[in-house]
Amino acid sequence: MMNQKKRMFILEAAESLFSKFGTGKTGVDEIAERARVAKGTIYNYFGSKEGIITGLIKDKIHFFETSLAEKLSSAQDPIEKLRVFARERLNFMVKAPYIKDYFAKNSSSNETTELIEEIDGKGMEIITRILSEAKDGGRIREIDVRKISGVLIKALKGFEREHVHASEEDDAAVNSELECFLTIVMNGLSKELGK
Amino acid sequence: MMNQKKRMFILEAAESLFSKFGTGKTGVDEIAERARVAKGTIYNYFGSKEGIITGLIKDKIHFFETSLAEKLSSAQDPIEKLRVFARERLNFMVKAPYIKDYFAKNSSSNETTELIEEIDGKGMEIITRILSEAKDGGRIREIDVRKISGVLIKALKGFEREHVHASEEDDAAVNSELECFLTIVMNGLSKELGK
Amino acid sequence: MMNQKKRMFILEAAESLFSKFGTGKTGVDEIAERARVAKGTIYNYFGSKEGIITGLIKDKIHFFETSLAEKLSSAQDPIEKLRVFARERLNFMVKAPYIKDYFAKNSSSNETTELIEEIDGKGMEIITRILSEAKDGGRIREIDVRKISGVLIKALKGFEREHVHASEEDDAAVNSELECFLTIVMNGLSKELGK
Amino acid sequence: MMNQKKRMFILEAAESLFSKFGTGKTGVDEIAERARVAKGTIYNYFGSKEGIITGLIKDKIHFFETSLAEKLSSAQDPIEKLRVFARERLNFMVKAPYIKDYFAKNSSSNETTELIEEIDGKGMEIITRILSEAKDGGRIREIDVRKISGVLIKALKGFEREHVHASEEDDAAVNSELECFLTIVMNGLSKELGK
DNA sequence: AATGAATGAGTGTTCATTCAT
DNA sequence: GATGAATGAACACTCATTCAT
Repeated sequence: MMNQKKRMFILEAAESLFSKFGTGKTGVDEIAERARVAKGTIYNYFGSKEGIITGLIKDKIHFFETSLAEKLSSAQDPIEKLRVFARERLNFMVKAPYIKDYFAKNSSSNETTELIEEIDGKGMEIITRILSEAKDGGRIREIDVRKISGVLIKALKGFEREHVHASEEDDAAVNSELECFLTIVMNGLSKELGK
Repeated sequence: MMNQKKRMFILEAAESLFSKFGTGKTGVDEIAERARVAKGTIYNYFGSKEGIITGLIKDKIHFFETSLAEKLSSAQDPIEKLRVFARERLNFMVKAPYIKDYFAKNSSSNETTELIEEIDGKGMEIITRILSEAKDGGRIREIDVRKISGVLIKALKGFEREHVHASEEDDAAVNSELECFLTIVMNGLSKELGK
Repeated sequence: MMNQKKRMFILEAAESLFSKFGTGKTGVDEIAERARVAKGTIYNYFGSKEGIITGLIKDKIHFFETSLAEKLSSAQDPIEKLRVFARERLNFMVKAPYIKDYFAKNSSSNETTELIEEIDGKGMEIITRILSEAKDGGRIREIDVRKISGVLIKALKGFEREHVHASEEDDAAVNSELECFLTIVMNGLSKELGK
Repeated sequence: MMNQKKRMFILEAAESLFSKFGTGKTGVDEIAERARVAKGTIYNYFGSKEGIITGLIKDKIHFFETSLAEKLSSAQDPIEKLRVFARERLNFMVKAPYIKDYFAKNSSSNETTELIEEIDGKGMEIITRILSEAKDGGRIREIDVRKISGVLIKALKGFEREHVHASEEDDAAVNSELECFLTIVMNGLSKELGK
């Protein structure tokens, strides 16, 4: 219903502005202007400014999940899978800084909480699956897989922030740090070592 | 300069309100009212709303550093020191949620970037010192200490967010996860294991 | 011209919504939805929102006049006729609160003024006829029938307002007051009394 | 507190615009412009658009009551008093058409209902007192004074409406009709006549 | 230095009307 | 004729900042 192309125009305009200025400092007027669309049209499609934001985020999450699943399926080693997941998630979050932005502003709202839980929950499931696989394959010690998943998800988040306007060098640096982090963690989880 | 007591009143009012409602939803009027001070006075002391926020954050960081140094000095084991650092930093960030709040909203501003770098830089120095000590003591493998410090600082950040209005149980859970995380990392860094 | 049935659907939807929410708080979209008709169609039939309102009011007035004429013809006594007229008009206005609503909001518009004059003018004619009959029959003193008609029409209006969502008790109370009022007026007009 | 003169400027600007265009079609911006005051100032004084309206109406009612009391005290005859009351109230309502305007728009709101009850309640008290006096003085028959008061208040309302932009001739005409009405009613209430 | 009234640019949202299909 | 997506002017309200006292 309505025009899917126009919907995309609006979302693209919104994304570009949100990325540059944040959701708070971007006005609906500006989105309308950039999308070459009347302000009312935006309200026809999304109902409210919050509607634009959550619509955009949902779209992005959906796309991310699809593309992630694909990439994960072509990685065979569990360690490689973890690496893929971490890298892709990091990339996603860095390229969609408005997500953090929005979550920070609305940490009490319901819709927001649901979205966070959706993202993190799915992330945890993926990590859990990977770790289980690794455990079954004898790559890591016997551990409380669910707990470790929560720990990893949290730690990975730490790499996401900042660098909204990161240069490519910055990106490379963070990726290298991520690599280093994963190595340490896999070391820490590897079989032979006791606590 | 001016009245230090009044400055503190304002900062205390601001902190209490920022913690409850976030910096965005707290107005200068409300701060003035709670501090029993005229709005103009706040501008005399801090120049702008952003001035209040950064002033508050700087104060908090200063206090945190002092108190952290003290606690660190009474821990002998480097592992224990790392634990202390992580726990204290986590605690600090959870109790001053407006810091993240402010950083999320202004990730492009200059003053903000400087503040982040100040905080993280000092954190890195501390970790670097701890890791060097551990390396010298033979507790961990030969590593690029600076790089690992950057990695750890980032990973620790991931535990900070969420739970602005966390219950005590939540706090306990996060602390337990943090403990778990540190164990894994220390494992991963321990001498005997090569990659 | 066009489809009379569709016209009625629209008018019925409008009436029901206007009665519940007033003309100001009822949107054309809502009317369209309730009438199961496209918004554009409404504009084809009525040209504007004001067009819907005046169209509806005109229809209602027409219907009221027909039904009133019938009821008047079956009342023989002029006093009874006056009573019937007053009661019916009151009822009509209470059941079509959007009429007052519209008049109050647009008291300067031209179309509105015409409508008021149309309604009141016809009412005056009726009262004039009744009073003339009463005068000829010797029921009331010699008077300036036209002037008194204007006076009565105005006074009757005072009973109309309020109680948009009146309970039945309220209705009964107002009717009793109306009765009382008519008695006083008929007394005041009765032959034997001089001023 | 604040500046009473400025408050009056705003109220005067609002009144003049409300009278001409109605409360609905007058924007706060226009009021601010006419009062040569910033929009924010209006909100400092009145808090909301509704605040302006009710503030204005309350002021007007207060002034009306004071001036009415004075005029009533200088009329000795109860009939004269009734005449004074009716004339003054009519005048007041005609000169403050925004009152009706506002009541029509908000017939369900609480504040509005209270205001109406305040006005009408005080009107009824006054009429009741006048009628009691008249009854005691033998000028009118034994009657249910309270009920008749309600009847009269309602009937008088009928004369109030319309004529927002009334010419002086219109005013004169309405006043003459009012006179006529009062005569009839006093006739109708006079002692000798039974029903 | 302290006050708090005044300011006005900025914001999200509504809704009658238009018009291409 | 019928449709409903598109339009954009209008609107009430907020709040960081200024400045006369």
